[in-house]
Amino acid sequence: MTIHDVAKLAGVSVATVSRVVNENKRVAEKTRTRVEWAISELNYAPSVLGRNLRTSKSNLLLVLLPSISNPFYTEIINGIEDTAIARGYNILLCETDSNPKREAIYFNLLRNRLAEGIISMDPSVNKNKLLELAESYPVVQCSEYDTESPIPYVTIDNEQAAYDAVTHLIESGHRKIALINSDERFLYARQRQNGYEKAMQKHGLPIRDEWVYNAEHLRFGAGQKAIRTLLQLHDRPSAVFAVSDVYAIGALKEIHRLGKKVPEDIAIIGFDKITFSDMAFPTLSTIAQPMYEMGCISAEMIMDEISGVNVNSRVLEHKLIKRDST
Amino acid sequence: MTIHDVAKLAGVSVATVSRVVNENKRVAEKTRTRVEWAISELNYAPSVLGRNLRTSKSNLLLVLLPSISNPFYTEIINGIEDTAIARGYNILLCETDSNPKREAIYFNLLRNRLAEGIISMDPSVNKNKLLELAESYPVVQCSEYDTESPIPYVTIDNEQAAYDAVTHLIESGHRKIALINSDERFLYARQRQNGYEKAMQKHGLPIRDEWVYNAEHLRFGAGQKAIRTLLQLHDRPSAVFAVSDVYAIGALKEIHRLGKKVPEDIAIIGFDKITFSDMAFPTLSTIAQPMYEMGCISAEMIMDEISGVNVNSRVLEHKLIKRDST
DNA sequence: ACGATGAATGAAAACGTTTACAAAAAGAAA
DNA sequence: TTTCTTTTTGTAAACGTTTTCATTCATCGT
Repeated sequence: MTIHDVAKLAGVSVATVSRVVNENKRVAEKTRTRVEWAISELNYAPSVLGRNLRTSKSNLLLVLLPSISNPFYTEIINGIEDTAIARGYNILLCETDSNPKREAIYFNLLRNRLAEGIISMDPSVNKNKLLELAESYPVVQCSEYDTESPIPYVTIDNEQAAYDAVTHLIESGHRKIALINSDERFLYARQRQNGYEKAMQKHGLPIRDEWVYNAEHLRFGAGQKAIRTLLQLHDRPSAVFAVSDVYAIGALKEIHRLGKKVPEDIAIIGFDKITFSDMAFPTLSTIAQPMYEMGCISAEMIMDEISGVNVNSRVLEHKLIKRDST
Repeated sequence: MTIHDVAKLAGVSVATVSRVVNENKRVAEKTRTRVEWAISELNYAPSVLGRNLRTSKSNLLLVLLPSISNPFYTEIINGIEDTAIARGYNILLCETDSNPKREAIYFNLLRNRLAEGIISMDPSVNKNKLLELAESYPVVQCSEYDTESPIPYVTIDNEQAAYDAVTHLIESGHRKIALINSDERFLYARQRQNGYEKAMQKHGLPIRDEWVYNAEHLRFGAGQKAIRTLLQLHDRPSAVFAVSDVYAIGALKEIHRLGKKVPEDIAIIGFDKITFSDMAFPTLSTIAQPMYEMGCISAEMIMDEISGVNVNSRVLEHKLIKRDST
């Protein structure tokens, strides 16, 4: 089952077999067919290990993400995968759970040359470690990025997108608008909060601390808890901007459970346009991110980087989707 | 950055460095510290490639799944990943899109010894190819399996589960019950249809061909389309059993859009208990599969197989979850 | 002081490829 | 035929590890 067995059976040298396998021109038709016969006879497939060791090419890409459960990431992954496969690469999906120990394992996979590059979507990744890694290996950031590092990224204009979302609420007549945000160590969280604040200020509306809620994890339950807190306030908001559809959908459900109506009693707008946002009741207004495209572009970028081509960061377009929840 | 560099810097042989790295007892304290110093000095990490070539161990598991977008799979993956990591393995997530060409690529990854085993969740996988692969390499099937092959699997009793779901509808007073099924080349689809038919027969209820709808893909839209078709029937069903929460949620949405009420006008029960099912309106009754556990067990099984331990197939418990849609 | 014992270390082979270089074979031109 | 090209093939080194076996070096009992 090694190249030697094939060579012996075909009565040629290993070099010739290797040439046949790698479709080198320099091999006579007659020998080629005999080798090909031997290969299929023995059901031989070259060892990636041996090959990689020699060529240091694994055709593997690392994709780092905090959690596979968030539909936002799955769409991006689809884009990455399609693009990578088209260029002969496969992806190694790595869920970090925002756990630095796991991150370290995956980083080593790159340093060990098991993979040729990393696409990082993990916001909580150790900035310095990533930067250090990027000095020696191809790294691309997707969605989440480090403002002052030179690592290329692909993202949207989070601040503007949040501004647009909140402006939409204001234009629908709302003046008391709450924010359900995620952890502020995420860059997107800070950027979207900025957008929220700018929109409010621009229209002369007050920002009240109690209207800004920070959720602890990215699950529906966090959205439910958030809205319960907000609805208990003495001075209740009439609309909510949630930085993730997941929060928004949780909120939607909870409001309904409490016997209130969306958008009459309280309006909600989310962020991401995950597929489920259209299945919620009522359908969720949201900011669409071009997730599939983000995946495609980051895959292109990392593969370009690997092959030595220079790449530039990209900021893609978002889009306001007006549906029934506002 | 190779073991040789470390050896030179530490003034020892490569063998000694290897021993230190692999935590072999047989190395004097003094040398050990010097080697460790050299390692951190050079920021050395052993090459997986070189190591694997020598030991033919990659500590990588292949996970084959048709689509990453289905939340059903993501939960299983969580289980696999946690278990694998705990035993020092990493997983290579492979989305096949039910494309035989992609499957072939991933199978080769195994034959190439890049991965040590496969957990296949892909129902449409080429049975013969998989069987052939299983003769030489560790393979485990999760959720979907081949009835007559000897490849071990972990699953639930789909027929019984479907039987339970339909019986629940019958006991709620329904007599005209439709089935939204997926493609019949999936084993689970056939098994659940059997369960549906058995339950109907058991209670002396008629099974009408037009009440059995086969969806073409596993997205919300397919559920919406299905229910539209069913509602247009002359003799309309009063309840629907969908073999996937995804269909059920699509149906729920569409019924609501058409101005009808669940469960008054039509009751719905799904399958899987994906996290969304609790966010739908109304909340979806469903059959809970122990997805996380299925993932854990299949990971244990494949790692056992790899280390030569004999494994047995497992059939896990399901559970009927009664919520507002029935 | 002297083997005998056991612990620590090193030299070198092996894993399965690719590829530079050398060698051989085949054709072409004389 | 002979010589020169060109094409095809083979040999062997290299990639970065692990591990067997041999060797060196302490330690200890006598």
